Amino acid sequence: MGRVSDEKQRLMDAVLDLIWSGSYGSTTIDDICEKAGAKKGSFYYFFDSKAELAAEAVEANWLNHRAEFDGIFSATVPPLERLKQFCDFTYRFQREIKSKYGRVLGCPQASLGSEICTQENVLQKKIQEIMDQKRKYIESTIRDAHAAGVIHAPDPAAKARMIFAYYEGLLTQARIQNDVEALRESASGIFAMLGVKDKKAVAA
Amino acid sequence: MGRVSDEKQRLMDAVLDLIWSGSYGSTTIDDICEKAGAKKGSFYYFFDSKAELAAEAVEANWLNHRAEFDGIFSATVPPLERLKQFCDFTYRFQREIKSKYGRVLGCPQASLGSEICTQENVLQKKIQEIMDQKRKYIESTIRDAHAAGVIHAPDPAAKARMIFAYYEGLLTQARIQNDVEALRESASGIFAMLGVKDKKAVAA
DNA sequence: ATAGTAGTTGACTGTTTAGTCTAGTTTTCT
DNA sequence: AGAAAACTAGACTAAACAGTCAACTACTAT
Repeated sequence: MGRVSDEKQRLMDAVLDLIWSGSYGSTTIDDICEKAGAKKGSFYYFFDSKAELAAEAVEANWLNHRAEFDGIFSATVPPLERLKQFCDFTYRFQREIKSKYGRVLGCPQASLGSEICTQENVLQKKIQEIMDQKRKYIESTIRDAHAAGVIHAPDPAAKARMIFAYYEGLLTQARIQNDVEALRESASGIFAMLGVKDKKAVAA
Repeated sequence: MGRVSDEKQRLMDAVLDLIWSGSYGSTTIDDICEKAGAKKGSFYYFFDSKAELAAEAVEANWLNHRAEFDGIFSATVPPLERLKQFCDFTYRFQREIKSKYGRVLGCPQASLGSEICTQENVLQKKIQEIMDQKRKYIESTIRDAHAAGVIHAPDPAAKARMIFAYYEGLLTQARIQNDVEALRESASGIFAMLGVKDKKAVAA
């Protein structure tokens, strides 16, 4: 009972947008409220602090994106093609962001995580969890590829860490340089790390 | 003429330390002054803003570190061994940082760059310059390795971008997870990207 | 229809912050 | 020694900021 509203959701949308297009530190509670069209009182009705809002927002956002990942990494798709699709998706997504915001914004978890990891413990834990999950998509793909005999990867977890670091590193470079083209090379880099020879076969 | 002091240098040291162990946004001018043992008046005597101080500090710090890089990437060392040494150095360095600060802090340029790139234009330009220079060390090493016939890399610039993204990505992961061990795999990842087979030969 | 619950408002407080300004001090050069 | 340059001190202002509160409004379940 009682009235209902979408103000909580609007606050969560606003904080993500501001952090991603700027930074955590440059985002004030007043900014968030203004962007969400909410008043301070509402903010503190729903959340105790900026960190708590950010943690909830990051979590909710990830749950939304996970559906997309599940599609890309579907077990019905040949493993190496999953990786290719993942790279293509990332490129298209960042391109879209750039045309919308005028900037390449990279990976929200990585920029936020790197910024706050020494200061906001709860938020940092949440981000680490999400990144672990992201990495798992890659890990299971590699395991499948190894099982299918298309690559040699006796330690899928290690290979996944490697590829994930490369993938995130590319996104960070893309953000800093505001250049989406750096992302076009991602698939070929990943395949080089996996020791894939016949790259044309994957694209087909 | 007039008196001399090291307060400018102390301010530059302080700002780097605070940004690296925390973040740009969480570092206030008061914090910087306190850490440097300086007063506000001195700060504004030397610098116009936090961004300007940070830009000068980042630049000066890089000039210091460059000597170390020049040694590691000396043309007298076989190319693949340079890369190995580079990885080893990074691991040792981050280990030392962790024992000093209790945290892995990763790459100062990457975290700062990712945080401020949409907001502080001058600082962002400076960081991009430094990262370009870092990448050049790798690029020329790859060119040498290709010329020596130890790897096949007809496009050294592209390969360098790839390796640099991976290297920076690993450092970011290490910072977020506060885990230096992730960095132990860096050399093997780089060699995988370069298609090096006989990795034992490099280590020797 | 109404009572109770969920959500909203905006003015208010106190603190932190950036940035200024003037009067000082220390050094170097001649 | 004395002038001028280079630097330091710290009190001050104004703005930005986080966080509080009591009164108010809208909804919903019974």
